[in-house]
Amino acid sequence: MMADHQDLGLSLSLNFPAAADRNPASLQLNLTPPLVPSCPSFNHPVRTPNWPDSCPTSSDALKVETRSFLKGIDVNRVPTNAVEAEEEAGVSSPNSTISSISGKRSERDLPNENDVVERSSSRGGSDDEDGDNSRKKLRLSKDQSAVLEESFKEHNTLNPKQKLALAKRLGLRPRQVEVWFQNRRARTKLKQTEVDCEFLKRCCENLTEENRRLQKELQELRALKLSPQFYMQMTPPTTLTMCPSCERVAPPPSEKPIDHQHNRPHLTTANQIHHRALPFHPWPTTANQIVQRQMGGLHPRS
DNA sequence: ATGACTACTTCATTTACGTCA
DNA sequence: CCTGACGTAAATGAAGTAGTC
Repeated sequence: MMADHQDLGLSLSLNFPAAADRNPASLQLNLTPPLVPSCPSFNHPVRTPNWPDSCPTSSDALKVETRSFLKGIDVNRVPTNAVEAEEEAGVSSPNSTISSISGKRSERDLPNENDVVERSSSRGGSDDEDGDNSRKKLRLSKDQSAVLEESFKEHNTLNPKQKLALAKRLGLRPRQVEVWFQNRRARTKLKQTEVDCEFLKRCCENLTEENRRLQKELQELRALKLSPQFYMQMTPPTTLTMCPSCERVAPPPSEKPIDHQHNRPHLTTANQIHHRALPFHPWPTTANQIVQRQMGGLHPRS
Protein backbone atom coordinates (compact mmCIF):
# COMPACT_ATOMS: atom_id res chain seq x y z
CA MET A 1 0.00 0.00 0.00
CA MET A 2 2.81 2.36 0.76
CA ALA A 3 3.30 4.37 -2.34
CA ASP A 4 6.67 4.35 -3.96
CA HIS A 5 8.75 7.45 -4.21
CA GLN A 6 7.02 8.71 -7.23
CA ASP A 7 3.71 8.20 -5.64
CA LEU A 8 4.71 10.44 -2.82
CA GLY A 9 5.96 13.07 -5.14
CA LEU A 10 9.52 12.61 -4.13
CA SER A 11 10.81 11.84 -7.54
CA LEU A 12 14.24 13.26 -7.72
CA SER A 13 16.29 14.37 -10.61
CA LEU A 14 19.88 15.19 -10.09
CA ASN A 15 20.58 16.76 -13.42
CA PHE A 16 23.87 15.09 -14.04
CA PRO A 17 23.87 14.38 -17.73
CA ALA A 18 27.23 12.75 -17.70
CA ALA A 19 26.06 10.30 -15.12
CA ALA A 20 22.99 9.63 -17.12
CA ASP A 21 25.23 8.77 -20.01
CA ARG A 22 27.14 6.37 -17.89
CA ASN A 23 24.25 4.83 -16.21
CA PRO A 24 21.07 6.06 -17.74
CA ALA A 25 18.89 4.05 -15.50
CA SER A 26 20.61 5.12 -12.38
CA LEU A 27 19.96 8.62 -11.31
CA GLN A 28 16.89 10.60 -11.97
CA LEU A 29 17.00 12.07 -8.56
CA ASN A 30 16.24 15.58 -7.63
CA LEU A 31 17.25 16.27 -4.11
CA THR A 32 16.27 19.85 -4.22
CA PRO A 33 13.00 20.37 -2.47
CA PRO A 34 10.20 21.12 -4.79
CA LEU A 35 9.05 24.66 -4.94
CA VAL A 36 6.48 25.37 -2.37
CA PRO A 37 6.09 29.08 -2.59
CA SER A 38 4.34 29.57 0.65
CA CYS A 39 6.75 27.43 2.61
CA PRO A 40 9.45 29.87 3.55
CA SER A 41 7.08 32.70 4.07
CA PHE A 42 4.76 30.79 6.24
CA ASN A 43 4.32 32.80 9.32
CA HIS A 44 4.21 30.81 12.47
CA PRO A 45 2.91 32.84 15.36
CA VAL A 46 4.84 31.30 18.16
CA ARG A 47 7.84 29.49 16.90
CA THR A 48 10.27 30.22 14.17
CA PRO A 49 9.14 28.04 11.33
CA ASN A 50 11.09 24.91 11.26
CA TRP A 51 10.93 23.91 7.65
CA PRO A 52 11.96 20.37 7.01
CA ASP A 53 14.61 19.60 4.50
CA SER A 54 12.04 18.61 2.08
CA CYS A 55 9.00 20.66 1.74
CA PRO A 56 5.81 18.85 0.92
CA THR A 57 6.03 17.67 -2.51
CA SER A 58 3.15 16.62 -4.52
CA SER A 59 -0.39 15.72 -4.82
CA ASP A 60 0.25 12.12 -5.45
CA ALA A 61 -0.43 11.18 -1.91
CA LEU A 62 -3.91 11.72 -3.11
CA LYS A 63 -3.42 8.79 -5.39
CA VAL A 64 -2.43 6.77 -2.42
CA GLU A 65 -5.77 7.29 -0.86
CA THR A 66 -7.64 5.07 -3.20
CA ARG A 67 -8.15 2.07 -1.09
CA SER A 68 -11.42 0.38 -0.99
CA PHE A 69 -11.95 0.99 2.65
CA LEU A 70 -12.50 4.64 2.03
CA LYS A 71 -15.52 4.26 -0.18
CA GLY A 72 -16.64 7.70 0.76
CA ILE A 73 -17.72 6.72 4.21
CA ASP A 74 -16.89 9.45 6.61
CA VAL A 75 -16.32 7.63 9.82
CA ASN A 76 -14.85 10.64 11.49
CA ARG A 77 -17.63 13.06 11.31
CA VAL A 78 -17.75 14.53 14.71
CA PRO A 79 -20.45 16.72 15.99
CA THR A 80 -19.58 20.33 15.44
CA ASN A 81 -19.63 20.84 19.14
CA ALA A 82 -16.49 18.75 19.32
CA VAL A 83 -14.70 21.28 17.21
CA GLU A 84 -16.19 24.16 18.98
CA ALA A 85 -15.36 22.74 22.34
CA GLU A 86 -11.76 22.63 21.36
CA GLU A 87 -11.97 26.03 19.81
CA GLU A 88 -13.17 27.38 23.05
CA ALA A 89 -10.20 25.85 24.70
CA GLY A 90 -8.24 28.14 22.47
CA VAL A 91 -5.38 25.79 21.85
CA SER A 92 -4.86 22.57 20.05
CA SER A 93 -1.38 21.46 20.73
CA PRO A 94 -0.71 17.82 21.42
CA ASN A 95 -1.05 18.71 25.03
CA SER A 96 -3.70 21.25 24.52
CA THR A 97 -6.40 19.23 26.10
CA ILE A 98 -4.47 18.88 29.24
CA SER A 99 -2.90 22.25 29.30
CA SER A 100 -6.20 23.90 28.72
CA ILE A 101 -7.55 22.02 31.65
CA SER A 102 -4.72 22.08 34.07
CA GLY A 103 -3.04 25.16 32.75
CA LYS A 104 0.31 23.86 33.83
CA ARG A 105 2.72 21.75 31.94
CA SER A 106 4.01 20.16 35.07
CA GLU A 107 0.57 18.94 35.86
CA ARG A 108 0.19 17.68 32.39
CA ASP A 109 3.25 15.57 32.82
CA LEU A 110 1.86 14.06 35.93
CA PRO A 111 -1.40 12.57 34.89
CA ASN A 112 -4.06 12.22 37.48
CA GLU A 113 -7.53 10.85 37.54
CA ASN A 114 -9.11 13.92 36.07
CA ASP A 115 -6.52 13.77 33.43
CA VAL A 116 -7.57 10.38 32.28
CA VAL A 117 -11.20 11.27 32.33
CA GLU A 118 -10.64 14.43 30.42
CA ARG A 119 -8.43 12.78 27.90
CA SER A 120 -10.86 10.10 27.11
CA SER A 121 -13.69 12.49 26.90
CA SER A 122 -12.02 15.09 24.82
CA ARG A 123 -10.08 12.86 22.52
CA GLY A 124 -12.56 10.19 21.97
CA GLY A 125 -15.55 11.77 23.49
CA SER A 126 -17.69 11.81 20.46
CA ASP A 127 -16.01 8.73 19.08
CA ASP A 128 -16.28 6.46 22.03
CA GLU A 129 -19.90 5.97 22.43
CA ASP A 130 -19.32 3.07 24.79
CA GLY A 131 -17.43 5.32 27.10
CA ASP A 132 -14.35 3.14 27.57
CA ASN A 133 -10.94 4.72 27.46
CA SER A 134 -9.66 2.76 24.51
CA ARG A 135 -8.80 5.06 21.69
CA LYS A 136 -10.56 4.46 18.47
CA LYS A 137 -8.53 4.83 15.41
CA LEU A 138 -10.62 6.36 12.72
CA ARG A 139 -10.02 6.63 9.06
CA LEU A 140 -10.21 9.95 7.38
CA SER A 141 -12.46 10.09 4.41
CA LYS A 142 -11.14 10.48 0.92
CA ASP A 143 -12.31 14.05 0.78
CA GLN A 144 -10.79 14.89 4.12
CA SER A 145 -7.47 13.44 3.08
CA ALA A 146 -7.59 15.30 -0.19
CA VAL A 147 -8.19 18.61 1.50
CA LEU A 148 -5.47 17.94 4.01
CA GLU A 149 -3.07 17.06 1.24
CA GLU A 150 -3.90 20.22 -0.61
CA SER A 151 -3.32 22.20 2.50
CA PHE A 152 -0.09 20.40 3.21
CA LYS A 153 1.12 21.25 -0.27
CA GLU A 154 0.72 24.89 0.53
CA HIS A 155 2.43 24.76 3.89
CA ASN A 156 3.50 21.78 5.88
CA THR A 157 2.84 23.38 9.21
CA LEU A 158 -0.24 25.13 10.42
CA ASN A 159 -0.76 28.05 12.67
CA PRO A 160 -3.64 27.77 15.13
CA LYS A 161 -5.92 29.82 12.94
CA GLN A 162 -5.34 27.69 9.91
CA LYS A 163 -5.71 24.60 11.98
CA LEU A 164 -9.04 25.67 13.34
CA ALA A 165 -10.28 26.69 9.95
CA LEU A 166 -9.25 23.41 8.44
CA ALA A 167 -10.75 21.45 11.26
CA LYS A 168 -14.01 23.28 10.92
CA ARG A 169 -14.04 22.80 7.21
CA LEU A 170 -13.40 19.09 7.51
CA GLY A 171 -15.53 18.47 10.53
CA LEU A 172 -12.55 17.22 12.46
CA ARG A 173 -11.10 18.19 15.76
CA PRO A 174 -8.14 20.58 15.49
CA ARG A 175 -6.11 17.99 17.27
CA GLN A 176 -6.83 15.53 14.47
CA VAL A 177 -5.70 18.04 11.89
CA GLU A 178 -2.59 18.66 13.86
CA VAL A 179 -1.82 14.98 14.19
CA TRP A 180 -2.42 14.47 10.52
CA PHE A 181 0.11 17.18 9.67
CA GLN A 182 2.53 15.74 12.14
CA ASN A 183 2.31 12.31 10.63
CA ARG A 184 2.40 13.70 7.14
CA ARG A 185 5.62 15.52 7.86
CA ALA A 186 7.04 12.35 9.27
CA ARG A 187 6.08 10.42 6.15
CA THR A 188 7.63 13.04 3.92
CA LYS A 189 10.79 12.94 5.88
CA LEU A 190 10.91 9.20 5.85
CA LYS A 191 10.49 9.11 2.10
CA GLN A 192 13.16 11.70 1.65
CA THR A 193 15.48 9.71 3.84
CA GLU A 194 14.87 6.64 1.76
CA VAL A 195 15.62 8.55 -1.41
CA ASP A 196 18.76 10.07 0.08
CA CYS A 197 19.86 6.67 1.23
CA GLU A 198 19.37 5.22 -2.21
CA PHE A 199 21.27 8.07 -3.74
CA LEU A 200 24.22 7.67 -1.39
CA LYS A 201 24.21 3.97 -2.07
CA ARG A 202 24.54 4.67 -5.76
CA CYS A 203 27.32 7.14 -5.09
CA CYS A 204 29.11 4.52 -3.09
CA GLU A 205 28.73 1.96 -5.80
CA ASN A 206 30.03 4.37 -8.40
CA LEU A 207 32.99 5.29 -6.26
CA THR A 208 33.78 1.66 -5.70
CA GLU A 209 33.63 1.05 -9.39
CA GLU A 210 35.81 4.04 -10.12
CA ASN A 211 38.28 2.94 -7.51
CA ARG A 212 38.43 -0.49 -9.07
CA ARG A 213 39.00 1.01 -12.47
CA LEU A 214 41.76 3.29 -11.23
CA GLN A 215 43.48 0.46 -9.41
CA LYS A 216 43.46 -1.52 -12.57
CA GLU A 217 44.81 1.41 -14.54
CA LEU A 218 47.53 1.88 -11.98
CA GLN A 219 48.51 -1.73 -12.23
CA GLU A 220 48.74 -1.47 -15.99
CA LEU A 221 50.85 1.65 -15.78
CA ARG A 222 53.19 -0.03 -13.32
CA ALA A 223 53.52 -2.99 -15.61
CA LEU A 224 54.36 -0.71 -18.49
CA LYS A 225 56.90 1.12 -16.41
CA LEU A 226 58.65 -2.10 -15.60
CA SER A 227 58.80 -3.04 -19.23
CA PRO A 228 62.29 -1.74 -20.33
CA GLN A 229 61.80 -1.27 -24.04
CA PHE A 230 58.55 0.55 -23.54
CA TYR A 231 59.97 2.60 -20.77
CA MET A 232 62.70 3.96 -23.06
CA GLN A 233 60.19 5.11 -25.61
CA MET A 234 57.93 6.78 -23.17
CA THR A 235 57.67 10.49 -22.89
CA PRO A 236 58.50 11.78 -19.45
CA PRO A 237 55.94 10.71 -16.93
CA THR A 238 53.08 13.07 -16.77
CA THR A 239 50.94 13.74 -13.85
CA LEU A 240 47.38 14.71 -14.20
CA THR A 241 46.96 18.38 -13.74
CA MET A 242 43.83 20.30 -13.39
CA CYS A 243 42.98 23.82 -14.37
CA PRO A 244 41.90 25.51 -11.15
CA SER A 245 39.58 27.80 -13.00
CA CYS A 246 37.58 25.49 -15.16
CA GLU A 247 38.48 22.28 -13.34
CA ARG A 248 39.40 20.44 -16.50
CA VAL A 249 42.36 18.18 -16.67
CA ALA A 250 45.09 20.20 -18.27
CA PRO A 251 46.58 19.12 -21.58
CA PRO A 252 50.11 17.78 -21.72
CA PRO A 253 52.81 20.43 -21.74
CA SER A 254 53.39 19.98 -25.44
CA GLU A 255 49.90 21.09 -26.28
CA LYS A 256 48.58 24.60 -26.29
CA PRO A 257 46.48 25.28 -23.24
CA ILE A 258 42.84 25.48 -24.09
CA ASP A 259 40.34 27.89 -22.69
CA HIS A 260 37.57 25.42 -22.28
CA GLN A 261 34.99 27.90 -21.27
CA HIS A 262 35.35 29.69 -24.57
CA ASN A 263 36.64 26.77 -26.54
CA ARG A 264 39.81 28.55 -27.57
CA PRO A 265 43.42 28.52 -26.53
CA HIS A 266 44.20 30.14 -23.26
CA LEU A 267 45.78 33.51 -23.50
CA THR A 268 49.24 33.84 -22.24
CA THR A 269 50.63 35.94 -19.44
CA ALA A 270 48.04 36.94 -16.93
CA ASN A 271 45.39 34.54 -18.11
CA GLN A 272 47.86 31.80 -18.27
CA ILE A 273 48.84 32.43 -14.74
CA HIS A 274 45.24 32.44 -13.76
CA HIS A 275 44.67 29.12 -15.51
CA ARG A 276 47.89 27.56 -14.46
CA ALA A 277 47.17 23.94 -14.02
CA LEU A 278 47.51 22.51 -10.59
CA PRO A 279 48.14 18.92 -9.75
CA PHE A 280 44.88 17.12 -9.95
CA HIS A 281 43.76 15.90 -6.60
CA PRO A 282 41.88 12.70 -7.12
CA TRP A 283 39.93 12.91 -3.91
CA PRO A 284 37.11 15.36 -3.79
CA THR A 285 36.98 17.39 -0.65
CA THR A 286 33.37 18.33 -0.47
CA ALA A 287 30.18 16.40 -0.73
CA ASN A 288 29.31 18.51 -3.69
CA GLN A 289 32.49 17.54 -5.40
CA ILE A 290 31.80 13.93 -4.67
CA VAL A 291 28.43 14.19 -6.24
CA GLN A 292 29.76 16.15 -9.16
CA ARG A 293 32.53 13.76 -9.77
CA GLN A 294 30.24 10.85 -9.42
CA MET A 295 27.66 12.19 -11.71
CA GLY A 296 29.49 14.41 -14.05
CA GLY A 297 33.01 13.21 -14.34
CA LEU A 298 35.89 15.55 -14.15
CA HIS A 299 34.18 18.58 -15.54
CA PRO A 300 30.73 18.92 -14.13
CA ARG A 301 30.39 22.51 -15.18
CA SER A 302 30.54 21.84 -18.87
C1' DA B 1 20.02 42.01 32.36
C1' DT B 2 18.80 37.53 33.92
C1' DG B 3 16.63 33.40 35.44
C1' DA B 4 12.42 30.82 36.53
C1' DC B 5 8.15 29.68 34.93
C1' DT B 6 4.39 28.94 31.71
C1' DA B 7 2.38 28.01 27.32
C1' DC B 8 2.97 26.54 23.28
C1' DT B 9 5.18 24.25 19.31
C1' DT B 10 7.83 20.55 16.84
C1' DC B 11 9.84 16.03 16.17
C1' DA B 12 10.87 11.08 17.27
C1' DT B 13 9.12 7.13 18.88
C1' DT B 14 5.63 4.03 20.23
C1' DT B 15 1.02 2.15 20.41
C1' DA B 16 -3.15 0.62 18.59
C1' DC B 17 -6.32 0.05 15.10
C1' DG B 18 -8.12 -0.91 10.20
C1' DT B 19 -7.36 -3.15 5.98
C1' DC B 20 -5.68 -6.47 2.87
C1' DA B 21 -3.50 -10.57 0.89
C1' DC C 1 -12.22 -17.43 9.50
C1' DC C 2 -7.36 -16.51 10.96
C1' DT C 3 -3.22 -14.26 10.70
C1' DG C 4 0.67 -11.44 9.69
C1' DA C 5 2.15 -7.36 7.27
C1' DC C 6 1.47 -2.85 6.47
C1' DG C 7 -0.27 1.91 6.70
C1' DT C 8 -1.63 5.34 9.64
C1' DA C 9 -4.24 7.89 13.46
C1' DA C 10 -3.22 8.87 17.93
C1' DA C 11 -0.42 9.04 22.30
C1' DT C 12 3.71 10.15 24.64
C1' DG C 13 7.88 12.38 25.90
C1' DA C 14 11.75 15.38 25.05
C1' DA C 15 13.37 19.61 23.52
C1' DG C 16 12.97 24.13 21.75
C1' DT C 17 11.01 29.09 21.52
C1' DA C 18 8.63 33.10 23.22
C1' DG C 19 6.31 35.79 26.61
C1' DT C 20 5.83 37.23 31.37
C1' DC C 21 7.17 38.21 35.94
